[in-house]
Amino acid sequence: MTGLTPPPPSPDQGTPDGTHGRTPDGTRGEHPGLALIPVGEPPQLRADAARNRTRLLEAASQLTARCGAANLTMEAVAAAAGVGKGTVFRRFGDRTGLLLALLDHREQQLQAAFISGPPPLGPGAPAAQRLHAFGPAVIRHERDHHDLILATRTDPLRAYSVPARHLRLTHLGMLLREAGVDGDAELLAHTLLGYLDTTLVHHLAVERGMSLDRLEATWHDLVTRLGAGPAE
Amino acid sequence: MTGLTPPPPSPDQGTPDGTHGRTPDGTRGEHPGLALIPVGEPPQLRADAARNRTRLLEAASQLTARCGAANLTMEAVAAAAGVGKGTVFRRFGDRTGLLLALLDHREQQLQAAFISGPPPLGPGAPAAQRLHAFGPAVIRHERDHHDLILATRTDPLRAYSVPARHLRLTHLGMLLREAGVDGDAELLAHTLLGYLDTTLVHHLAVERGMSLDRLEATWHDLVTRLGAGPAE
DNA sequence: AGTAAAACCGGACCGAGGTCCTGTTTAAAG
DNA sequence: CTTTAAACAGGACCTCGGTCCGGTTTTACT
Repeated sequence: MTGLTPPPPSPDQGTPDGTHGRTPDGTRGEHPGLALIPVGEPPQLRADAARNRTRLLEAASQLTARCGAANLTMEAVAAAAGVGKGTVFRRFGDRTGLLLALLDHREQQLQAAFISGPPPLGPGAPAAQRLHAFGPAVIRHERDHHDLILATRTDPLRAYSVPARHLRLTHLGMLLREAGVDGDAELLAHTLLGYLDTTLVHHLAVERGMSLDRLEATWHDLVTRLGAGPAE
Repeated sequence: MTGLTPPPPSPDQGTPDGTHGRTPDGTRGEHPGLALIPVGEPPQLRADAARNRTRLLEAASQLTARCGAANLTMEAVAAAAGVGKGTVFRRFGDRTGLLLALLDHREQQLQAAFISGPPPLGPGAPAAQRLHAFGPAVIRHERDHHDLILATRTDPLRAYSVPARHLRLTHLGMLLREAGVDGDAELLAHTLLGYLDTTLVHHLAVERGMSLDRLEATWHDLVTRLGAGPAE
């Protein structure tokens, strides 16, 4: 006996597959055995656990709305949800995990927009046009949720394993290839994503007062120079 | 009386002007009233304060070398330097400030290399060639000090006000303009700098095992597409 | 040099993130 | 329906970053 405890089964930091195949109450709604995307682990939550999960997210959402994400304390969330502190950590792993779960919920709209929404952001438009539309959409989204996203970035490396980023990355890579851009599509996608990073956008737009028009103009410039023609 | 204390006079987080006009013992060595660059405040340290500053940096350097920057505790630094905890915070503001001061010391080599070193990185070579040389130099530098840099990124926004970044940014902007690249030089410089960001490089090179060759190849590709011809 | 004010040193103290252990609830097997 | 084991809830506890205040040293002025 070592005294070491195995890590918590599967604290969720957003949806592991980035597809949100989950009903609003936190349980899976997909057909058994029909996972189109490799499902990491079944987050088959027990009834009360699922109930507390939503309570916690609800409480966290209200507290962040009132005091800002930066001032959110785990104890306050636990108290507001009427559960113990350990419960919060068991469910979400750590503070960042809780914040990521909150973010994940709000990312659904954006993801739906560029995966299955109307053109030019969604499918139906040529890849070049979708690329051009992607930047402004993400910039505005990041700007709306900057406090939550920034609070998430305490662990700088975690940002890269977040499913939402993976989704954006593969999406951008696909569009680049589809638009006939030659070169290392994956690294070019990383570059474009870097330009859209919340910390950069916040620094330029909020702290330095740069206009969104200017930021978006350079996005179009970048996409054009990378080989996807200008949006006509 | 409010009970509020004014913030500490001027905790240093690296050199405020990014030029390192400082003698090894921590005092300014420049001529009085001859500041070429707007000097924020005179960090005229008292004798014992300067002595303790170097002791602290020395202790911190040894501790990070032994246990890694992530495991560096302020109390351990204070104890190793033989001073009180409050002294550390008075001098460096917070943990990030201390780490930045450590980093700042190590950045001098890189800065000297691209500001006044030999071509193609330093002056003397055409701007396009200097641009191409800049990426690999920074990537290797970041890779060598990734643990220290990553430990610095606890406050995501702070990275943008660090003098070293400012220096790189203006340097890149200057080279872009000099190379005849049209477009928003400042934002393009931000884009290029984003590609060289430590977190990205670390994620790709260390976590995902990507080769430096591949990273550098795409750097050259980026610089070329931005308008500076390929390095001949 | 003597004196007064400002700056500094040092550690006690606080808050919050994260861990661990104990008693209890839940789901599955018989 | 009973039993049994796993998973969970809850709070006490620890560590560490950051603050605050009393005692002391350094500097500036006369």
